[in-house]
Amino acid sequence: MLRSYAMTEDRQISIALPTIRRLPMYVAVLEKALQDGQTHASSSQIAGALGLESIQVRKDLAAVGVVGQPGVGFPVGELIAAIEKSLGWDNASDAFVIGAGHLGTALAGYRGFARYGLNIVALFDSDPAKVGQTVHGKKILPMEKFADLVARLHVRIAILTVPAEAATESAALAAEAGIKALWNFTPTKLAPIDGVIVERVDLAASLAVLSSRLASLVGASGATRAQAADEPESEV
Amino acid sequence: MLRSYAMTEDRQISIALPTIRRLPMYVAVLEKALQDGQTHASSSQIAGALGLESIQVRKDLAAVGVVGQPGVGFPVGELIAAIEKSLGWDNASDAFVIGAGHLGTALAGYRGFARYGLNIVALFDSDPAKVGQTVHGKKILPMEKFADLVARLHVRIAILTVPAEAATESAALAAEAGIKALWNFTPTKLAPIDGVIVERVDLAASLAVLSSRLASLVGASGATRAQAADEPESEV
DNA sequence: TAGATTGTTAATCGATTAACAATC
DNA sequence: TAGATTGTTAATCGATTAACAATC
Repeated sequence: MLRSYAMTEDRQISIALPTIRRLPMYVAVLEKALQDGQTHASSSQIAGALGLESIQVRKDLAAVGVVGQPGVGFPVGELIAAIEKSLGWDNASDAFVIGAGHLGTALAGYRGFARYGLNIVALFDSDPAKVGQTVHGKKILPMEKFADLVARLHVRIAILTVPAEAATESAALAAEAGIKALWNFTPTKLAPIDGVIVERVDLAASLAVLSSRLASLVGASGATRAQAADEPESEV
Repeated sequence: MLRSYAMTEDRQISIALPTIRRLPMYVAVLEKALQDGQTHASSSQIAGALGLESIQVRKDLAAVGVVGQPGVGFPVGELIAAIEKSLGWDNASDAFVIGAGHLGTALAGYRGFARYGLNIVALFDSDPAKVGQTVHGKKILPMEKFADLVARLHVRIAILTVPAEAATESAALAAEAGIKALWNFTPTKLAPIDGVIVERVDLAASLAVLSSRLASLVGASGATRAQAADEPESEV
């Protein structure tokens, strides 16, 4: 199933995944427009700011359910609200970080998530040396307390930043505790877990795109890294 | 242009972007097979391990240029080598991190990148308080030295982990210095830069998928966060 | 030989893009 | 009214999936 379903008043509408992935960009552009005092923005204006085609913007915004005004454009404020509702960003969700390593603490300290309706409440780690510390005003708690706190605070989202080897076990533990959505930052591709949404940030896939394009660049120009290495080495 | 070109012996072949993004998963599965002593792996075996269809695996592997043996499968070692070559992971590339904040230092400390042919050499930051420090055995250097070191060490890849406001300026500086590929971890969507490949890790897009699916889940079940909030608050 | 699995060719599916009448 | 822009309907494009003959 490649579609996401969202409730809009009475009827349930589905939004294509590529559209959902573009929605945050629209929010960013529309907020800038709002700051500039614009009440309306046209599809071509939005498209221009993002390097897209206006027809794609119109199709995407139609999926969100907002109607524009021919000759005028789309109402900026209404559009932002509609997108945020589609994404579930209209009311904030609490989240726990599992794995208080470098990445986990980096994410816990990122203030930008508030904009996306994500509120990181605490971090969990199985390392006693880390437990008790506070990072960015958030406590690192022992894994033993995870399940209890998920239940007591009704936390639905867990951000997985444990080492690759621990990913499967941590995911099972999170599911057991009642976590509904896992944001997986580990390089481990988790097997599907019943009743749990898993979204993976796949750095290897992203790097694969970057490095393959870079490799093809080198291949096309004829230059190779080996040639560049002819020159004397310098220390940093 | 949505295709990446790679040189394979004489002819230039193009690999579809969705295929490229799946290649790292194949490498992971194939390495496990290699450790188990398998010389060959069938498309259905690989597909099963990743939750894909065997026909998709066969199509992807065909794109990489390796031929399988009917009734037997694909040669594991040869396949790994061919994928790594397609991705440019066969010879390591040096990279600089721009922005020695939490995310930058987290990435600099991630040992898994070595597997992807990525070697982070040093970090750069404009904050004098950070300059001179060493994180994970890598020095934090002043931005002023960036251009010179890119040239002297022939570094082609920069990993951008500066605050959103600094992204555009840092990207321009990197391009000016001769960087060929930017791995952009900031929430800023950069305008195209001539001669520079930009690959973005778009956390907002990823979170949008997660949260919209979570929101639709809530909508479908009828449960809302407001109802859950009826119960007494507990402190962490 | 029989069974398993590949690789090719065709069908399907879904997303993007184009064209243009409707409308502010 | 004239100009701008929407939203709909159709065309295109590319990726996934299906079917099956070829082959080890």
